[in-house]
Amino acid sequence: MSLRYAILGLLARQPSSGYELTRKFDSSLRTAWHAQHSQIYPELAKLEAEGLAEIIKRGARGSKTYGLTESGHDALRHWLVEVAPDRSQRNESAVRLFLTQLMAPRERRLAFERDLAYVHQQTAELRLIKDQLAPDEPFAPQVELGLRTNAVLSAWLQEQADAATREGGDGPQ
Amino acid sequence: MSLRYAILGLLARQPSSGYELTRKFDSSLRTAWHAQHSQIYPELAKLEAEGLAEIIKRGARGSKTYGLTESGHDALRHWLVEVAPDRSQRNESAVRLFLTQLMAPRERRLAFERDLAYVHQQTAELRLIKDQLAPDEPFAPQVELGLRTNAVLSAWLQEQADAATREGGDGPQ
DNA sequence: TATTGACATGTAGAATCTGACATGTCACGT
DNA sequence: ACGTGACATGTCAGATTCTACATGTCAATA
Repeated sequence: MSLRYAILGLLARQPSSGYELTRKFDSSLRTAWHAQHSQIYPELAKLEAEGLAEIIKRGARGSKTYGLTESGHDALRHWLVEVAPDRSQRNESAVRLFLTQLMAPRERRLAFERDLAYVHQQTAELRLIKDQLAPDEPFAPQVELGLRTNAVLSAWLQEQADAATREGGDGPQ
Repeated sequence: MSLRYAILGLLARQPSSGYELTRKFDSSLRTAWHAQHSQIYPELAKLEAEGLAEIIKRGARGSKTYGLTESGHDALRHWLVEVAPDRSQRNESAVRLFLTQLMAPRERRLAFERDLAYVHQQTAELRLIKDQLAPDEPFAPQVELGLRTNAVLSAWLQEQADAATREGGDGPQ
């Protein structure tokens, strides 16, 4: 049921259309939850049918902006406060890190470097977001957490890439 | 297809029964991928039918220990080296962190403290694993990464809990 | 010897998610 | 006037995953 509450949460922060939600799942929420538009539109329809969300504006090109109803806010608050978190995760990159030792040193080094490039790019995006943050932005701590986590990951990946090089996956490129 | 490769990877590290795999998904792999036994047994049967895994031992209580075949190793190596990683994640706890600002300071503080307790417990488990690690254990760096990530998370959660307390979620308990 | 709990494997139906298909609007540049 | 690309919403078949049901073994202990 996380998709439902992720959507309710985004709508609580800012009324949005399905299209806008899709982009948010792809940007700000990308490290937390993944969803395609083909999942988002039906869920919005269900949320509306159940009285948790409502269309508050119809714009150009048939766009529909949804906001939370009273009971939508209640449902979200209840989930956040009363429901025990599900700690299980699905993270393919983590599975790969777990299995890297099964690769030969050379392939391992390339895998670490590929991840390193990804983390660097993510870090750059986060820095951009951080610099553009309004001073009162309540979202600032989350950006900071992302940056700190990326710093740790980046250092670790670099160490592992170096170790793989020493082990025989040597040479530039 | 990550489940398939997670299983192939675990079997490459160590031939196992479905029951043992289930426990590994619940312990060492818990921060990377989640799967129930009801998913694992059918997948093992498929793997065997496709010639990627084979039963290498039948033990007590009808247990079947699977190992990888030649083509199982090939399939895993191909996936690790050639297939582009899927970076999308599903992590309910991260969704909750993203939405904590929607809670009142008091509830927010409690949520942070609940997470803090969980991270502390995870850290204790990792430390235990680290202390029991054989000196040549190739899995040591992954344990180290877990510890470093947990340290960052722990510090951040403590800061946020303190901030929530200052904002009005005060008082012990 | 009866019970309990960990060990061990499986299936079925429902819910969730993916990838592809389908349709149409609107602004901008050529 | 035409094409292109971003905007915008939807559906559907097939794959993946979850919850619950179902069955049986074996060791320890009361």
